[in-house]
Amino acid sequence: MQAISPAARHFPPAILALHGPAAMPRRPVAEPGVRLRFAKGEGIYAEGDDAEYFYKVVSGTVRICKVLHDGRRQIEAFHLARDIFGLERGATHRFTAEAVDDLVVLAFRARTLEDLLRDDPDLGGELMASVLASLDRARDHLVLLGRKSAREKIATFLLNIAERLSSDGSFELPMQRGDIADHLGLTIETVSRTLTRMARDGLIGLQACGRAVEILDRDGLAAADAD
Amino acid sequence: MQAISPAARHFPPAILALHGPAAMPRRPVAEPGVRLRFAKGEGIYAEGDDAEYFYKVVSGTVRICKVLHDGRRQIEAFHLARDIFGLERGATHRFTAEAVDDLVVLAFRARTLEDLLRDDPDLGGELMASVLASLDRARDHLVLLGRKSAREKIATFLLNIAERLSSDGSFELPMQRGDIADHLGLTIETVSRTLTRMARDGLIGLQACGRAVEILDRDGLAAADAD
DNA sequence: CGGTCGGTTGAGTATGCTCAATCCACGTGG
DNA sequence: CCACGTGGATTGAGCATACTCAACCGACCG
Repeated sequence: MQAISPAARHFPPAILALHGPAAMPRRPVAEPGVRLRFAKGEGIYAEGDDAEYFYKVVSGTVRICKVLHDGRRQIEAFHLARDIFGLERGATHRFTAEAVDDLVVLAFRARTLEDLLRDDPDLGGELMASVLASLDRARDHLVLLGRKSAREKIATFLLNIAERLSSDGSFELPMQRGDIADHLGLTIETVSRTLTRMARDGLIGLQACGRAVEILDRDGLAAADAD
Repeated sequence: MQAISPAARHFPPAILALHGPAAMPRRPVAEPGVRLRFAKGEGIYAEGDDAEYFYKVVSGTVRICKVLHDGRRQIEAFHLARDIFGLERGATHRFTAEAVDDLVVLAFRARTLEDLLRDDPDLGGELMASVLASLDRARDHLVLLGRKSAREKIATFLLNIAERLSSDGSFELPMQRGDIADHLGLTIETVSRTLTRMARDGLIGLQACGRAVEILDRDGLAAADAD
């Protein structure tokens, strides 16, 4: 149990015990992976940790983020059910992963990429597809961060989340305003103002606490988006 | 010669001829790939084109970009010598690739990822590493776009470029101000002002035409950067 | 020599940020 | 049951960073 130190304070004892090598499967996907449970706010791994494992979300939401020296934070991505995260090029994690709400994941031993690909070409294909999917998302998000207005950012975000976790246009936001702000390169206040204005404009419905969102005018939202 | 249409106007006839299937190698890296030459400003592929080939830069610079309906542009990345680009998850390119300056690349037939990985595990490893490298860059760039000030963005950019194409701290910027602006989520004017101010502050040296840059105070630049 | 392209510089402005107050839901304890 | 405290969200007022619009400069080229 070495080198989990930077994040260790975030892990409950039961999880730390599971991170021992003996508890991990040798062949990642052929065997089911180890099921781990995290409470809201707990860390899965921290920047600088050894990248011994990668993960697949069973249920719940993960945020992948980096914090600058002065506290500014950027959330690179949110991962929802079935997403794979935590696979790294180097030996350590370059970002931090935390549970946004109650979370269940499967953990797989990463070993070296070469080993992974050689042992299981199918797994290689799945991992490659998942990494390319992450890259596609990151690229789209670059466009959003670099060139979209606050209103366009929120419109894109809502349509994206709706697509990922709702069949109709109604869903519960798993994350709070600060998380949305740090994902979109905005402040909490701007996120709040923009959402309430969209509600006033009849684009969306907002429930009491602000977490439940209903898309009332999909075309209007798509028009408020840029591309 | 189907489906290169959207970008066809950018390609000189010689290149279009080379894009015919007969001219392409069947095994991407074992065989050397087809050498292609592009003049400054020419397109390698456009958003929506079939992703038949991926590429490795021999010399020169490529920009990967997307343009919104109203003309706003985001440059996702610059690729320099030895970088691999153009590998996609789906069947089509989701961004546009253009030559920033005179460019030489090797083109490889992409086929399906599964085929690639099965035929040549070593290649699979190389591609996976390259995709993960792209992802790492994209992630760092997300942090820059979402949370850094103009000065921090320029500082990060200069240090990054210096590391990639100069052993000492002296190099020639391959791209013009507009490209830098669209890469960093700024305007031309802000890029120009920030660079001249950095020169006044003694952090960098700027030559006449503004392309030649010399890093005079690496620590100062690193301090101007955020993380 | 005029024209174009890329870059720089200046003046004024707008978008989104900062700081601050308020609100609301919820949980806890008297 | 109600008072209180807390965390998250909303709203308002003022401000700053980076944008817009515009002029100007210098190099290059036909």
